[in-house]
Amino acid sequence: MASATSEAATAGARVVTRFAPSPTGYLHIGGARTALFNWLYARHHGGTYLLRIEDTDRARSTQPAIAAIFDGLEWLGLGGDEPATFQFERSARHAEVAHALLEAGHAYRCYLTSEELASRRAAAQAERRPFRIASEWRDAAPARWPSDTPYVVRIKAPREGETAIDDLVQGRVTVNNAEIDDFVLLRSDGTPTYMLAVVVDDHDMGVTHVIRGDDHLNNAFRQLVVISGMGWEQPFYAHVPLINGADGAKLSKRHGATGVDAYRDELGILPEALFNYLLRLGWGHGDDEIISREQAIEWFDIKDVGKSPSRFDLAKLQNLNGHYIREAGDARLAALVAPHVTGTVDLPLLEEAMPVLKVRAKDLEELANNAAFLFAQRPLTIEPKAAALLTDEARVLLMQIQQRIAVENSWTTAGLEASLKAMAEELGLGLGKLAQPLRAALTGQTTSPGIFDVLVLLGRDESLARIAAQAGPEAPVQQV
RNA sequence: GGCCCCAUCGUCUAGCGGUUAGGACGCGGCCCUUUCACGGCUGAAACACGGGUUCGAUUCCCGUUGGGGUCACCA
Repeated sequence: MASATSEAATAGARVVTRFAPSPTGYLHIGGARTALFNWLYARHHGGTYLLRIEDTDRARSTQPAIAAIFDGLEWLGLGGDEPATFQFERSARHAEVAHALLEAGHAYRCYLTSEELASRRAAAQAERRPFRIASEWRDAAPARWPSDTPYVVRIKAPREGETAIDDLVQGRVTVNNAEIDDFVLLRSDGTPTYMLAVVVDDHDMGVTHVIRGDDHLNNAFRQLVVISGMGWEQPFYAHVPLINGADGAKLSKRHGATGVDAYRDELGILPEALFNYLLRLGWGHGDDEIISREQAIEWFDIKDVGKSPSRFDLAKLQNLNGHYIREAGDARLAALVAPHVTGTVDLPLLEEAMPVLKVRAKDLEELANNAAFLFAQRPLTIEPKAAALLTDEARVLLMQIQQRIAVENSWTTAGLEASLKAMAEELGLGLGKLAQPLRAALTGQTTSPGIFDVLVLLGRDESLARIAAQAGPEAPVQQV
């Protein structure tokens, strides 16, 4: 019997977890978290974390989806400890188990057609009565089984009593056996269904802890019928609540990105940020928010996973992302940001600018936009708000600045700052009066890194050229 | 609809019978400051409701309401 605590569950025993996605699309955000929890649990207990691709549905499984899933897992650092198992390749073994069940009398051939079943279901629906498969073939003697008619193999589920699961997350969950139907093990074409394959594979792979989405909780009771029919040991179950959209409804395309690849490619999210965010969604450790991989491994326990579904909050992910961007190395960030920048990118320059750029962005896209001024070609396009700053008065000031810094012999932030501050003082103006028009002329925008940093990054020649283009009362304004 | 699960600020959460109900995101204010950020300080913001149990319920039990999941020859 399963124990309610993971401590007891793993006392002295080896831990094997697995992440088993069906390759019908990209790696879903919920799937990523399931993978994360499996990975963490295995790591925490020094166990093994396996991957299995549930591709028994030949029509819906695709190669691109398989690639996308591996890609997403790899990106998050959640690749399996061993090469992945492909479920479809194991169909012979699944069928073998189904036949063993058949021989033991725990399963039966059912000759009911799907059409027949559909009409019975419809009838039950019409009478507003719960439908339960009651196949007349359940108790038919094998001798009566036709040999020339297609059939499916169904499990013979118990009809009396009840079954309880001591779920590591949900606690003890009890269900009436009458609720469990005689589900299909082998389709009429002889191929195994998911419900059979998952049990056989988990057993054969030695999986000790099944950590998966809450949507499988009901399936656990079905799967237990197969397990007991085979006399196998049952694994520990941990059904993790699902992640919903911001409105509480099931996460879907309507809520924006649902595949992790989109968070990487379109939203400019760093893997460590998504890792941290997903970890904290449905799980907590006191007041800790920023948690490293190593710390997560040490702290993670399945018993601390909450029981209620949580909502996905992009703002919080972006906040975390901003934190990790600030922590990331400049060379790495420059390489990641470069593809997002329009125009010809000077990678060394981008890296050089990174320290002052990365404190101002919450995603790679924003970072790229903020870096764009570095690579802009003259004449610069001036944003309306920046153009408004370039008044006649400001243009005169720009001319004075140009003359002053043209002879500046220390082209450093310190030298430039001393020089411009002195100038502002001489003119009896605040530094802002000089800095804002200068910023507009240099970047075409009203916001940017510190103005002295901009000057240094751009270099003397480029800076002077950009200033000259806007200096003087008669200089033409390059409107957008 | 049947069955299963869930319920603390808008969101993620801490709490595990006695707390000024804590933190984080977001939002407002202040500070820092050449802009924007970062950072610091600070404010508003929650125990869904109704019954019990108890000297005492956010915490335990029951119900209501609300939300989620699931009812395939999909996984």
